[in-house]
Amino acid sequence: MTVGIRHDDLRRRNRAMVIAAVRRAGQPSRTEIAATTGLSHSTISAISADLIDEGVLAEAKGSEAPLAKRGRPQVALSLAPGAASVITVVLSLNYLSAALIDYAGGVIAQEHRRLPTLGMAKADLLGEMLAMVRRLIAGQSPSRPVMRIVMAIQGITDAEARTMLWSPITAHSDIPFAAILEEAFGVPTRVENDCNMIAVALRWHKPDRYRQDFIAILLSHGIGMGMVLKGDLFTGTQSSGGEFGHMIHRPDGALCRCGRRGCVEAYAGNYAIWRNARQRPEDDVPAADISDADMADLAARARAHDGPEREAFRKAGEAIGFGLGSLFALIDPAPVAMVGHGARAFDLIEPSMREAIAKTAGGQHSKAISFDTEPDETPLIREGCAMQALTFVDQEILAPGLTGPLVEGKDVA
Amino acid sequence: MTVGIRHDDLRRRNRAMVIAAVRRAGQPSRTEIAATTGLSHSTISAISADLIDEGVLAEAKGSEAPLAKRGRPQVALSLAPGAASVITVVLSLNYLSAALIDYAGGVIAQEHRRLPTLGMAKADLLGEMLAMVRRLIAGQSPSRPVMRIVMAIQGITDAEARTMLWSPITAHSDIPFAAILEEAFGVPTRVENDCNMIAVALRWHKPDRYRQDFIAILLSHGIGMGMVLKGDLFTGTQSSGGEFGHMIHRPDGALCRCGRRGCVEAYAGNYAIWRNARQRPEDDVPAADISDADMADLAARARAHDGPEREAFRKAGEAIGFGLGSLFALIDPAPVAMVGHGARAFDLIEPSMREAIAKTAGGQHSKAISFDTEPDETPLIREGCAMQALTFVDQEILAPGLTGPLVEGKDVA
DNA sequence: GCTCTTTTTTTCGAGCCTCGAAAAAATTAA
DNA sequence: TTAATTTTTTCGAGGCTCGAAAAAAAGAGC
Repeated sequence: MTVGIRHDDLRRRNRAMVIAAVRRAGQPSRTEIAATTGLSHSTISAISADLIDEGVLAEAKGSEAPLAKRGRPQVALSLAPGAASVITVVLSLNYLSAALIDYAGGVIAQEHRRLPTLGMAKADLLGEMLAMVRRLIAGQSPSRPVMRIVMAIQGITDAEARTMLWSPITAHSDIPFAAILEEAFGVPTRVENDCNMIAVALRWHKPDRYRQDFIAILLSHGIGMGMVLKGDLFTGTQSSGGEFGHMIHRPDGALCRCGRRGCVEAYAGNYAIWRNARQRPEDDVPAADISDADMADLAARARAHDGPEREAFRKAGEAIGFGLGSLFALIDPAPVAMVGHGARAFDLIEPSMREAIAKTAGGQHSKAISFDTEPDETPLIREGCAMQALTFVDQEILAPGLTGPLVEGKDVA
Repeated sequence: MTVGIRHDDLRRRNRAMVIAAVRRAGQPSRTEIAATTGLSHSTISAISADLIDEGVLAEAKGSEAPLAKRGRPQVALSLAPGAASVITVVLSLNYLSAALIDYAGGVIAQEHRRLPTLGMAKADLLGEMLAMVRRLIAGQSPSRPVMRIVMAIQGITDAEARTMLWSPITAHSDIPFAAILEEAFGVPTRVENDCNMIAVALRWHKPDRYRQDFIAILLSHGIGMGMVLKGDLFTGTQSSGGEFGHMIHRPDGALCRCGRRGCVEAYAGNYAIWRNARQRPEDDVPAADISDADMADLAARARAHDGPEREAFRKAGEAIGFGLGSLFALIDPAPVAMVGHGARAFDLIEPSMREAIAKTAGGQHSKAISFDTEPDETPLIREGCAMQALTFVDQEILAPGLTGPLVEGKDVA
């Protein structure tokens, strides 16, 4: 059951609340923080004084417009970039990247490289990743310790975010990335699903549109989803969950990359669109990878004339539409972000998708369903990882510290 | 954003925690409460003394087995039945019932009656309901005020649990039941989906099996679902949500009672099984109601020989199986309770259901999927309403009270 | 039957935390 | 230069939880 609130938890939580308010608002004054948190001015004053002493927050002097108003001017508070740093690692099909991020969310350094992930030995893949992270940590001054690593991977992770259970980008499965990275660098680590990180990023990036409830669908070689419900990132009971692409569109239907039949992805993934456009049978083994250029080419031909290419995109839209209809039957309609290179062809899939949604129970509030496209997923995944990592630092490391957070951080590392 | 914790919230929350611990454990001693809540013995002692003074808790003397142990014997605490009372109202197809429940969860009085809900005028339906509730309240001593009403209805309610948006049991829609009952009796009221209340009841009833994550599927005229994820009742973003029965099984498939095509319910609801068993076309208009006896008859014939009846149940299992497969793709596998009269035919639907699940991505952890049947849904719905209502009383009414909860309750009423 | 041991519950003072009110600080308007 | 205004800090009051010690209420042993 939920545990009672101890007296010392109170300060810890309110400290975390103040840090969160600053992270969200950017450069709020103490008065603004008091307003958003509902705490009294005296409390905010005390807590922010502590946090400034500890080097977590800083008074952002002279940066903001003076905003000539009568009365004592507000002093903007901001996160001290040097309070900590985190590392993000993103592993996708044939692509590995990592970045070192300061406490305020700024990128200190980053690296990326193309790798043949599908064919690589496990040890080589891990070696490349560990070397990249090691280089980033080496370039870091010891006064700003790395306090968290968040890795995003295209694939399914366990609910505790410690292990990649399965991924389409490699033949290997059950790789305990979190344990491996913790072993190597002594830094608390999580492995997350890439689409979940996209959802986290969208909330920070466009809080007006993506706030309490929304869905991010990644249209790429496969179909992924990240979802925020009631303000919280949705995850499965035992894994990262949200495998929208593997909901069943047509029982016993087209062959999916996962080996089963009739999944949404088997109609809407790049390989499925490719297969249909080429008028190959539905149980043809999915192609391993199709370049963005080839997909753009397909889309161009679909736009040019009514033929098998256009029909392939129509079928993709239909599969996504019925899938969304089933999803909306469960969670009700919510704003949708179509993310990734496939979103560039959204004009081709939208009509049949909307038609399909209208045929479902979830389509009844169809006015609440709005679509937006984000063609480039890579920066979103990194941002999501960064915010996820920094939020952990905020809540778990900085807040409970009595002797100062940095000391504790060093102990861990 | 989340609001900061004020100093006075602390006591309120910890009081609520103690009450919740007593409600869950039944008759715990102060020491047990201290252990489960993590609060100190002194705090538990102070809080429980207050709550006993206020008449919320009572020392349950001599009731429990003395349990001959060395040392001062533990004093069992229990909820004082007279601290408050709540009313439950359950409205299903052709059936209305209501009950008066004491603070400890015991039934003080109840009433039920059969009504032709499908054909009734809205005013008559409301009149019957209000009269029934009025009689229950009239029989109640004023020292034990009714502090909450929770109504369960077969159908969709809004996310705030105030209005029935749509229901298969009546032609009328958008009935603001909560406002109507609050207007009539001055008691805070919620309208909930019946399957959601079943899920709430199962968690209290069989906490070993139904704890953090589980699914309750109601097999009846239609197909309903209640789901608990990560310990919380799952609801939609704008409505009660969880309309499993209206996920799409076969695009453009059989005609559903909701007017659309291909829903799970259009294959697995009583009317769908009936339609298939009679070998009627799939777009035949769904029958309004089919008696339990008729369905039992169909099941008997299906068990007796391989014919259209058996095929009808097979198709129902297939629809539920693929539906669960899609659901599991989103949330991962979880224990399932098959509830309602239709669960008596679970032997007929289970084989094709498991076969279908095995064909889906969600079926990969199929060992984690276990099924249980609860043939009688009516008492579960009432229990769920009662626990929902009492939990609200615990958290919102009793906890913040300074002058004692009953005074506040009277003010409200 | 009396004392000792054990376990539960209560009491009491210490230490924090938040709050409101008042004071101090920092700026514009007149 | 003074007054007005707004933000931030200071300070004492009141509450809450905690740990330690005391009190209470039984069984165990002789």
